[in-house]
Amino acid sequence: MKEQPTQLRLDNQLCFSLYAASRQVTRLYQPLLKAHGLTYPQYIVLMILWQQDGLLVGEIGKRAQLNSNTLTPLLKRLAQQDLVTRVRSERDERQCHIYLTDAGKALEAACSCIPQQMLAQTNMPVADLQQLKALLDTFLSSQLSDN
Amino acid sequence: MKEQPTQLRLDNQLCFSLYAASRQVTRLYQPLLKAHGLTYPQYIVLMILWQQDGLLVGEIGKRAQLNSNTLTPLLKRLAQQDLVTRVRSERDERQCHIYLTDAGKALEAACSCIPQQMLAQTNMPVADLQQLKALLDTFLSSQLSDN
DNA sequence: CTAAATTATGTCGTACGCGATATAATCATG
DNA sequence: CATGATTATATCGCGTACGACATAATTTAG
Repeated sequence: MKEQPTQLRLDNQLCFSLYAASRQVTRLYQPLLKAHGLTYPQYIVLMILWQQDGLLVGEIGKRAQLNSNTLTPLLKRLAQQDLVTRVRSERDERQCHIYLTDAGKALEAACSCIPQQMLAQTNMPVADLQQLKALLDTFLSSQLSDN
Repeated sequence: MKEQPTQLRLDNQLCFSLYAASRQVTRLYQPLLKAHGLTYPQYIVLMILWQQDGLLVGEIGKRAQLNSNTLTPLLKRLAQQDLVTRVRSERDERQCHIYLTDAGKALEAACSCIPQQMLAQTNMPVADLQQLKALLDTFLSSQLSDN
């Protein structure tokens, strides 16, 4: 152990807590999602499509905050599992609509208990969880980014 | 758009905010760390070693919450960059101590301004950031996990 | 003492993330 | 109406994450 600038200590860093918490959540989801053959990012994309079907790849990307370099392979894997179909737009051949298949639609009901199951894995009061989410959303929109 | 259980809506999910915020932070770190040839997980490992040098792979793993399947290749890349050396323990040949090289030690000073630079990229009050970290740490320790 | 259990690290396979770049379609402008 | 700019998606490369398994060293029990 040594004297050291306080700010470089890992246990003082918000960013590390964020990084650790995010991975822990993904690990907690994993057994619940594996039962349906899904990963967490795949589940996110499906939640987006359950809310609005037939979106373009780019629209899904905006909502999930993922680009085509991540989404294209992910969507192909969902298509391989017959959960979605990829349909080129007729107006604009560059665009690609993503539609849920019947199996993809049916998965929504099967996944409806997952939020409850996740919630059951913490003993933190719901009010605190809501405040945490509110702070995270403020943090997300407080970034002074260039683009 | 359709009627839907509120809990399956992405914009209502703490877990997604966490996932998005974590990735955004990593993206914000990237240009700062790239200047030193580092990724964010590599920077985490170095911060751990700056605090205490010569740790075992497993000790680093406990602090970073990463296993050997992630750490071993990462440490090899740090060794390739001459930032750390890997030394087998003489008492127990299974163990592997990780020591900073002079270059690895020198990086600490070079990185000392990074926390400030990260902080400068948000306009969120410091008190809110502290509260966010406190809630995240509570969340992290509130998981009723099996292991 | 020795075989079985445990432990520390490493390897493998799959799926992200994301910067950089490619490709092809559409748009804009002269 | 041609051609350069823009846009949507895809591909490539590298570095994580992480479950499952491998390997080798140490410990534990009988």
